[in-house]
Amino acid sequence: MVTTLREEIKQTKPFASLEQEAHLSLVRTGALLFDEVEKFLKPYGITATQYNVLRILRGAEPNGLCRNELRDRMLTRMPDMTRLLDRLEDADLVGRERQDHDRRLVRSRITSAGLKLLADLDDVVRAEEKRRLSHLNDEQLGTLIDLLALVRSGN
Amino acid sequence: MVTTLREEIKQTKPFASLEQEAHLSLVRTGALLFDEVEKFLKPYGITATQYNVLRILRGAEPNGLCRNELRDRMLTRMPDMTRLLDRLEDADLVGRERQDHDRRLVRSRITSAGLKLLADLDDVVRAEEKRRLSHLNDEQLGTLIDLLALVRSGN
DNA sequence: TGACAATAGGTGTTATGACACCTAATATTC
DNA sequence: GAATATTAGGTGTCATAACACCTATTGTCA
Repeated sequence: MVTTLREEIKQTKPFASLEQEAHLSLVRTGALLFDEVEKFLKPYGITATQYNVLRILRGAEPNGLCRNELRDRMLTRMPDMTRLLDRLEDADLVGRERQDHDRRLVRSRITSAGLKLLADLDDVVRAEEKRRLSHLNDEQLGTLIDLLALVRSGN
Repeated sequence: MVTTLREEIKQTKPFASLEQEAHLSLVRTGALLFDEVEKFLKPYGITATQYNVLRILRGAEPNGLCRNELRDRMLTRMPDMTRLLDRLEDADLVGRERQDHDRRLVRSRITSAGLKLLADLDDVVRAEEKRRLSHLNDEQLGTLIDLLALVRSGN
């Protein structure tokens, strides 16, 4: 059953504007999906943010990326990339190596253990993503994707 | 200019499925808007989550709400409502009072200082919400709202 | 080439989020 | 009505996020 946001958050008054309703709906829906991913990944010992980093680094193989490049590709804002990478390094999922040609740069690369973890997760994550949105048809998904891009395009 | 998610996060490979693209777009867009609200509210000394609590409590006047009712109405998940309310109480924006008829319950109510803060924020927040989504017309906003409700309806 | 700005990364510290567990009050059941 | 379960709220503790600041390296330009 499709319920309105007002019902979900038991709000008694109508929204002030369509823009407000869209805004709050977006924040709620995004957070809901993010939480579900967190919950799904918990048994595997990584957070959704860490998973995001690992996927980016897998895509950047075999060169890896330095901290700021990585930060710019993150799905969500992550101001403290250094310690996020520290934790992934502690877990042996990421390796870091200072560059010779510019000694300010530290390149991060996913390790073989990191690749193995992602490989183990690939099928289940993909299935979960499809399952979670399986009640939308392709046209609806396409429309949603386009509208979200339009929302983000506004500065 | 409307850019695709792939361009934004500099992803080289195509998405595995429409569902994946929609999923990631949703998480990114929601987080982006949430961050913008945080940034907007910072000069006023409250976080987006605290602002959400205050608005809920204003809507619940003059009775207030107990912790769990409040938690159920939050836009985003908040497991540690107790200490969130502690902070709002320290800032004198919320008051708490144990109930006599059921001494397990503690009713939280927004204070006059809290109401004043919200009153100061109402116009600017509403304007900001409208401005942020002003590049979507009413039909697009309506479609977006409906699609987001549909997304959330899937368990 | 020396001064200064810019860039990359890291650290100290505080605030907040997350999770497990605890206590008090009330409801339920026999 | 005593034992037990349930509910509401709080606390201890740790992990993470946020923010300001620091250091090292490189680039720029008079």
